[in-house]
Amino acid sequence: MARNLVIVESPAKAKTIEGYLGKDFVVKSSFGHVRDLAKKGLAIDIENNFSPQYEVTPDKKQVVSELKKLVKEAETVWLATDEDREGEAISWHLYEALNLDKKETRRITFNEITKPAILKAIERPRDINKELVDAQQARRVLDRLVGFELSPVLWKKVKPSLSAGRVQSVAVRLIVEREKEIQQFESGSFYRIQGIFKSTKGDFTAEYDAQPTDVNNAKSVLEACGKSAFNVADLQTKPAQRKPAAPFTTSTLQQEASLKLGFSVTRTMSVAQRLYEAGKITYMRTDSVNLSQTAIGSANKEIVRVFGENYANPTTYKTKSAGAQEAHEAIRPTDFSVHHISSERDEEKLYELIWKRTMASQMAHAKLERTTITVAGEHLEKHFKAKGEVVKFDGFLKLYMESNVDGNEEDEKESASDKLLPAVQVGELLSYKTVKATQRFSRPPSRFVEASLVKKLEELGIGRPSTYAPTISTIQKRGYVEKLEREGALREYAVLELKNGSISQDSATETTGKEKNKLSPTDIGTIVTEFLSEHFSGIMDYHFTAKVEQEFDEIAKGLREWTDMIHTFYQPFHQNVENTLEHSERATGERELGVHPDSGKKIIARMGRFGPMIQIGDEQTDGEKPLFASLRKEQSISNISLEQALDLFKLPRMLGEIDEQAVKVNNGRFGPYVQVGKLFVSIPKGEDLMAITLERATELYRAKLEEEANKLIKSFPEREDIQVLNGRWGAYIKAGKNNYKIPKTQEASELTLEDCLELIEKQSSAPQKGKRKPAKRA
DNA sequence: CAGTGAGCGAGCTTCCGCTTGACTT
Repeated sequence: MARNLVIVESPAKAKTIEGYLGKDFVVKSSFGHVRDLAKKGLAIDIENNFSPQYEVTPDKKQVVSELKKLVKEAETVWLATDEDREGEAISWHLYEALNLDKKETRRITFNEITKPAILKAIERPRDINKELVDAQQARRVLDRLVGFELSPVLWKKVKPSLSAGRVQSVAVRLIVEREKEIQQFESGSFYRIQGIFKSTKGDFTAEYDAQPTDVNNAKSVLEACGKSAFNVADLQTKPAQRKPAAPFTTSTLQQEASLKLGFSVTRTMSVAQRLYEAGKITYMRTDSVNLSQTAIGSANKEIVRVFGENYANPTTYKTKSAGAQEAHEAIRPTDFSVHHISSERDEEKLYELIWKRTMASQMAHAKLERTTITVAGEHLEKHFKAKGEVVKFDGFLKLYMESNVDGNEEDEKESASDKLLPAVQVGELLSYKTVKATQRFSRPPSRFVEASLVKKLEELGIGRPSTYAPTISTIQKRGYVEKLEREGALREYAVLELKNGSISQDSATETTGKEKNKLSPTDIGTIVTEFLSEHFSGIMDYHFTAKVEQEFDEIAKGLREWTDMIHTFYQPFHQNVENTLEHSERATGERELGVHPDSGKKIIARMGRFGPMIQIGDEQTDGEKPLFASLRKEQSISNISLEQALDLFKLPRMLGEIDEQAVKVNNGRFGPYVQVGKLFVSIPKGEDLMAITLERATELYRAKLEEEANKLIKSFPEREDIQVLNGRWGAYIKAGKNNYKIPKTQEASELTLEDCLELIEKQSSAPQKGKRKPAKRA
């Protein structure tokens, strides 16, 4: 029988630690928090000094009862939860829930899972730090008060089932404000002038030191170039260094996995979880860039072994982000000699990323040589400059290059300057091959992707490693934010070229604004943000979390009572909730678009009971029933034009008949479509549905019919509802509205009606087993 | 692949942060 019971938070950790301790120790896990504020109601007794009502979380009942049993058998209980505010609270809740005896309980902490660290911790036990626990209670109670008082305000003033909170509401605000900046952005254009120059040692490209905004000015520069002789006015070569990035934290791992592997933050976390459980990496929810001495040692041994002595540079990193609690190490491989693992593709790729990043962090700086050639032309006001970069010693670059999550791909392309320049001499005469002036455009700020939103939240100290991914899911689930794909638009730009003494002018086109997986606010997200910002500016302040964190720190230091802090916050906050409930208008996001050209009635866009809509007229003012129309896919209250709004009332457009079937043009849930009888044909992107003629509709209809005919492999005259069709992933059976798979062993074209019925029978009776996919959104 | 846009009222929704499996769709 074990005399010592050690309780940690994570089961994988428990297994590792049990290996380090003798047979006198049994190590179990609490699976995180075991108690929380009661799920129903506020569970905070406001009248009674904010006394919290805790209960064992339903899914932890079993964990608690098992731990209770083990406690009875043990002489000493070691509470070894994480060394941070939440970890301290978990220990205290365990102490309470398990009815522990103070004399037989020890609190220990360690922030790396190594044998020496744990043995050392066992030698230095302490008591539960009640002040730190109180800081957590303040955090928990504040979040409940904010969430459970604000959300009901939204139910009354905006829409049922909405939610608000210290973290999520600010996350949505970031996206809403960014969208506003983009809408208000006015793009300007300028000319980038680049010359290709000939030297005795070879050609190189150099850029003119000014970017004229006017095409005539750009032209005069080219004209001056045409009349000029050129020479190398200056040549500078400077040594430079590049440093590796720090080891991964949760947030930087999410960013790099998003950029380099295209993973969503949820996918990154679940892959990392599997690597952690398999013992391949350390804990994946951390805000620390710190590596244990053992890890630094073995990383450097591996670097020396593989790359040689001069590539090693043991480095300790300091955490920069605000509010970091550093209960764990950085995310790193557990064994540096394992360069690759054999597993699922995702796991292999993420492991390799983690291995490279950690190794690189312990490698030598890269040594570079930056060269600038300055080219002077006799009739020019400014110089041309060519910048080149040569890697003299690659160092960590051998393994890893960090990406930039905020960056706009186009920017990166344009700023690339790792080219090699020819070895020219100062004073050397040059001639131009061509000089080009290309029209460029200033760009609006880019929309957030999941990973860049996480980065921003972390910078503001909002949210924790364990909540970044869930927060992003929540704001999408609530319908505040959606991931959109934008097609982009064609844009024309001017190109002037000087060649052989003459200047030509041409125009070219490029696609701009093409986007994928970018987060955009929905109408409801915008309305809720505006409502909350108007009435609860304190909580919507980007620095609100940082401010209350300071107060939590004071509580943790014993300088302040937690109930006192909550009281000070709650008084005005609650008053504000009451006032808002009583005095504020319903928020509908109403926006006046103008007046109807014929009737002179007011036209507004607003949120209705069933979603965003357009209303013409108002019963109150003009005594007649108003007209209504719902907004369609990809339209929103904030940016719909009067013209588009009026078009909605012209829908559906009846175009006439094809083969005696009515032809309708409309904009539906999946976008604009033509409907002929029962058949829907979507209108290709870029075509204006208001401009579709009967002829065009007929064309689209015929094409669709042909496509449908090509899909058909087989049909049965006796059962018209059953067809064998060719789909994107191969043949399948369509029966009524349902589709059924055809096993690979069967040839689709040879199926009889009986075969089909049998397959249908089999697949509809037996529940689908085998592949268990992670649950998708309902 | 729409149009709906009234009102009554029961009973429900909701927060953040710590951890993993379990539903049989």
